Amino acid sequence: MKYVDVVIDNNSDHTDELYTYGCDFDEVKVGDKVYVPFAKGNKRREAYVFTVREQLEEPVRGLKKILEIDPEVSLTEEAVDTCRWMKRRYLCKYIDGVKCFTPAGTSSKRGKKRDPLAEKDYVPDAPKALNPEQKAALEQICKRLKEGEHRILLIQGVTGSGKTEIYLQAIEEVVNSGRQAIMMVPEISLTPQTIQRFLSRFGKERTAILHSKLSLGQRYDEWMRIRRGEASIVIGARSAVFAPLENPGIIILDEEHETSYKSDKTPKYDALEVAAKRMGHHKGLVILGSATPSVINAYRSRSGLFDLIRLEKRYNEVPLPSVSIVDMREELKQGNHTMFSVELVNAMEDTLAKGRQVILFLNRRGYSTFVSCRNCGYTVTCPDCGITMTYHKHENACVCHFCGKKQPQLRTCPECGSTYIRHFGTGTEQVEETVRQFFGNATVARLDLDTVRTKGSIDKILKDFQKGKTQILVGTQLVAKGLDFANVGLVGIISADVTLNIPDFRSAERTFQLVTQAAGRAGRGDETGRVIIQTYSPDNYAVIAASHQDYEEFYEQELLLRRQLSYPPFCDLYQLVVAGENEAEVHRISQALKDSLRAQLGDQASILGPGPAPMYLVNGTYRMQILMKAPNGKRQEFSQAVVNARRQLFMDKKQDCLLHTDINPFSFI
DNA sequence: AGCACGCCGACT
DNA sequence: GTCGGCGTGCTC
Repeated sequence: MKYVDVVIDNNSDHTDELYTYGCDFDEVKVGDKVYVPFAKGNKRREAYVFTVREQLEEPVRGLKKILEIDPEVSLTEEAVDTCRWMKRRYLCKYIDGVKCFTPAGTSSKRGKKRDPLAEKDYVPDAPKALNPEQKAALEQICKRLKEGEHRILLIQGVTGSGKTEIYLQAIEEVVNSGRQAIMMVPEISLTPQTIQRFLSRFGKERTAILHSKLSLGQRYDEWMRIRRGEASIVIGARSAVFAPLENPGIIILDEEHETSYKSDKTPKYDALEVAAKRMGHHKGLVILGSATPSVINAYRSRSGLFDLIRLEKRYNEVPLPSVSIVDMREELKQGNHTMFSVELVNAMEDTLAKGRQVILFLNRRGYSTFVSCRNCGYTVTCPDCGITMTYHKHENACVCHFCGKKQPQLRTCPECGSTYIRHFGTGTEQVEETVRQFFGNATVARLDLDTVRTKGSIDKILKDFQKGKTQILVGTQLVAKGLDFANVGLVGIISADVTLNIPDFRSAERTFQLVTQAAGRAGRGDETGRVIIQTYSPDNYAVIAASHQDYEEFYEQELLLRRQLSYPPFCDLYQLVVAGENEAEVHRISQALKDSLRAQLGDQASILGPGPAPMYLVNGTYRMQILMKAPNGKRQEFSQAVVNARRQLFMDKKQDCLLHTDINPFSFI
């Protein structure tokens, strides 16, 4: 008889360990899905084999035996290894990792076909000729492939530099060598057009699609096609990183800077980290692509940890648009109290008169507002963390969402004494309304999450705009990421301050990325376009760099700040949230958590809080937050401290408080 | 998290 | 007598 250690499919912290069973099936192997009798009633439960042994080192009391091995579903050894790693890295349970690697659905009862590509038509196409830059990039990738070692490469290529063609040819290379490939795109880009492009090149037979919008049945069938080795190219969003391939040789993350690569629900994994872990095991490559890389990965590529490949040529060689920054403080002084500067209104009239189109961009992300002085541009920031504070109406106070500090709402500006200090909250809806007032004769459409949800698809709004039916398009980042619009003469950024004032250390990075992307929508046809950036912070480095469309200028300054304040990439940021229905208990436990961390990690650890979490009271649950910075190299020590504290405070007795842990969250709200 | 065991109150 | 309330403790 053999002995196996299994993970039980039971969603509890108390059963998150390996259980030893006897096994009469000689063919059992690591990764097998099995059925076991569990607990008092010996209820039949699903489990996954993590180790197989011939002997027991010491007797196990009450040893039971495996009932059956599932003939259909199994994990690869590498997947099991990655699950172990995920438990350590994301402080989740074994089973949380296993769930990522296994399909939720079941096999079809009547052998029905559930093919998500069934109705997809495509015209086969051949690899395109590469320009010298692209060719050099592909050669670099092929060179690394031949070396047969794990490596991460960042392709920093301006919009329109032909990154996708490089991906396609790199995948072809990998597949020809008998290995498999994963192509990841952000959720928002996973459109029929994107999928078609890959189908045209590789065909339906060897391509699989894997993302959360598929039905359970479709996902199961695609998963099986991949597991059986029928599909060797997997396209999908974040969750595709777990594709059950036997020997993947390349994982590509397009638009690497997009936030959708970080999971916001348990396990809170980062698709890049998982990809690197998997490729480390298989000695394969991870390719990152972006025009505006995240500062973290730009830093890694410049410090030699990653390869850096630059693509600077646009294939259509359209001249960059002319960009101007409008100081909205001056507008106010001139008596203009509207959201439109004189320059923007004039430019809009000009553009419309020439028969060209206008995009107005406003990223009204988040629901909380910020407080700033309309006279001098002063913004209320936390005296402890330097992060923008958020206005809380019911308390009439400013609260720091980072450390929890609170201060009463100001009546006058502490900088200039003006009483024009207000909280702001303009959204795209208000912009659309105002545009209709100002430009009654023009056709206006709005593209944001609300209009996409209620009025049908993005496609219709974008198509109407593409066909010229709409003259002015108002929108959030959805318009920044849209397709090429040949006839756009003007892009107006209503307020660059919206993203700049988000309480997050990445706000400057986001602002730079969004403004750069939005500006890139202008002048994509044969005529030069124009971009107007409105802001109360015209001196901000991210705004200025974006107006120059100069990544390096932004990156240099941002990295300096990150180093000074020791933010990522110089540390890992832990967000710990204690949640429960008993307010006093939540406060007590969160303080005890901090004390425990302090005791374990000593004075050199930077631990902020506990303070009220951004959503302090949500349907009866109180939430207190602690933020902790783990300097590079200290990740393991800090994670262990959290695990110890959790065991001590959250697992002992009947505990009605929960601890949520997110390492390097993409949002603190 | 389940699930069974167990030790007290209101029913046939 | 006995059905069932949910507190307590364990799961190879």
